[in-house]
Amino acid sequence: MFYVEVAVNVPLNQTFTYKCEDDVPENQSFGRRVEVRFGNRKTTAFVVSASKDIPASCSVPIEKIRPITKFIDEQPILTRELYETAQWMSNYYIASIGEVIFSIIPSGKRESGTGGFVFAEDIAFSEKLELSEEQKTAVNGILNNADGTFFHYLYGMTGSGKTEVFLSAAERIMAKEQGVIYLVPEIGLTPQVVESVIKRFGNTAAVIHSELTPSQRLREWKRILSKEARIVVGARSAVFAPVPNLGLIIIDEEHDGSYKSGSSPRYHARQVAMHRCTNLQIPLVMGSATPSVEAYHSMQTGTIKKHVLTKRLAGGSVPEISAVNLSLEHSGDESISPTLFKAMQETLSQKRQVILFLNRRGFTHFFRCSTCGFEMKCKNCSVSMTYHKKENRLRCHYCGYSVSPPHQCPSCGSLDIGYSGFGTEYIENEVKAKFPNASVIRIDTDSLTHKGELKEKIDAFKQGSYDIMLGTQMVAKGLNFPKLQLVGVVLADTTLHLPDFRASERTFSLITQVAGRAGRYFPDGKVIVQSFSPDMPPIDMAVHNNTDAFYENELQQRKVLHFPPYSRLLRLVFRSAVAKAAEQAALGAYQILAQTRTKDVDILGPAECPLEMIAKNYRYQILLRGKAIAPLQKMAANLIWNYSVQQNVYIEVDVDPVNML
DNA sequence: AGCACGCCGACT
DNA sequence: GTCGGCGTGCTC
Repeated sequence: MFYVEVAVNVPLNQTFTYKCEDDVPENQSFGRRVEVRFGNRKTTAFVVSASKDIPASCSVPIEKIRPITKFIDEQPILTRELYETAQWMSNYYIASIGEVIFSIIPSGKRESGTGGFVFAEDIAFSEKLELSEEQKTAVNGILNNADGTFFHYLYGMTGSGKTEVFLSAAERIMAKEQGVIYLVPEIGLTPQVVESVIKRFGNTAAVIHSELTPSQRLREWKRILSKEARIVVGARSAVFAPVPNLGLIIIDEEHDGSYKSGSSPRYHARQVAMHRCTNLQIPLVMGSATPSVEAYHSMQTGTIKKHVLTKRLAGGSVPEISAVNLSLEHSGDESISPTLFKAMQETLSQKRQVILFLNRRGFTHFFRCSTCGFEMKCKNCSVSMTYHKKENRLRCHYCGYSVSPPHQCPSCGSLDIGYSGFGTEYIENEVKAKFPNASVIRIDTDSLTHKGELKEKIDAFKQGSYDIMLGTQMVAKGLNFPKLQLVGVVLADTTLHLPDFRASERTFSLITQVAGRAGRYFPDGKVIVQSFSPDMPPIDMAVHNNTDAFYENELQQRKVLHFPPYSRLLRLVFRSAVAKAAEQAALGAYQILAQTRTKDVDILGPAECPLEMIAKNYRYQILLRGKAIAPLQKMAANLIWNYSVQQNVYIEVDVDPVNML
């Protein structure tokens, strides 16, 4: 008989002591899941330590220690290395150890027979491309850590051959019998990368999609543990892949916001990767044409070693990119300027394809009173509602609530009401009217009904079944369409006006990414960016490809305003269906924070969040800002683990927040 | 987070 | 007289 400490999926930052009376050896219990009676229910727990004696941390009398009901796994599914990472995450992101462990390990009870990835024997292995001198230098630089640098960045425009550098580096690591993790933003949208990894590494690859069921995930997890799969491709959560003898982590499109988790623990895959790589003393290589401002700054200070790819490889050229000033060219409620219209006509007459790209948020077709300025907002959330012509209803993009559009202003009674801004549906009608002979496909979250539809639509467009594609941000990632010639960004300045200090960065990276990709697969690609303020730095610099100038300018702004990377942030959100309760919880939290505040820490707020209500929840926030992150974490941890609020109030902790809305 | 215990209002 | 609201407290 021996005692074990187990982690349970509850928001309590502690482990619980149980006794094991099975004939399981004490040294073979770590990392295995067990079933335990916890309170009056039974639940799953992870064994995180075992010993003959009662652990000192156990504050309960011996007779209250219960036995483990049973072991679920024959073999451990949590490794020592990942447990250490989980402990680090628990401290860094201020989440309980149980929550962290349960969020990183697949929840499948038993593994399913059919895996997510099936290796087809008829598949042709890709030919290895001969690397350019620049690429060879980059591969060598990444793998040579003689100078003690483990963080690397492959910085170069789209089409400069980053993927091939990643694959070559991976291959060399695998040749040493080590494993690799290859992170991509959203697996469905980067089929090229997934395909090339599968072609190159065959069934030694594991692909973790978002569409895998929990049991399929568990199966992939075990394939990785058993070394059957040694290179793992996947989105954010793949950073936790339990690769034995891990030798390299790759983060493609490092700037992408999807690497930050939107729910607790709100981890950033880049941060987790940095931790694992430092621990294991192995290289981490990130890559993008538009690094996050933080990463760019780290390259300047030397924390991250920069490797530049300057040459566009065969088949790609810099697309012709130009801006249209809508203040001069805008007429009525039309969203397609004469310049864009003409370019579309030309492209279509050559039997080539067009993509019109729009931003969703704040740029949709919303109801507005021309007399008093009243805007129709969702009664559950605080966002403007979007008009959907097909169903003739106004719909909220956060919670899905809908109403039929009023005939007069609900506020002042005026009949002079209308819809301003242009959403995908609206543009679809305008395009159909202007190009009656062209076939149009629209891709946005609303128009997708079943799983896999996105891929089907993208494939259909690739095959040439459509002339024009209309889409939101989601189509910006995979623009490798051989017949594509023209990309139109319908209104570039919409993301710019969001109340978020990263608005400029996002706008810049969006335009640059779209432009870079457009020119990649066809030499005569053309990009037209429409904007009411084309002279604003992020738009102007993206259009003129002044990448470094943009970062210099942006860093200067951040420095003046004390925002990251010149400061660190920690955000606390207090939400409740009862406005007063949320506000009071925030005020109470402020009192505690003010008492525990250390010098060099600013407490901003409490204030309403920019989106003051989401899904019927009122939201207040407090921002902690300081030079270093540790003092902020200490204050927040003290608050989270000791401050009890009414049970209808929820506190969200976001360390290094990316989304400030 | 769950889940029970516990103490006050509207129903058979 | 009971069903059920959600405040408070605990989980080895």
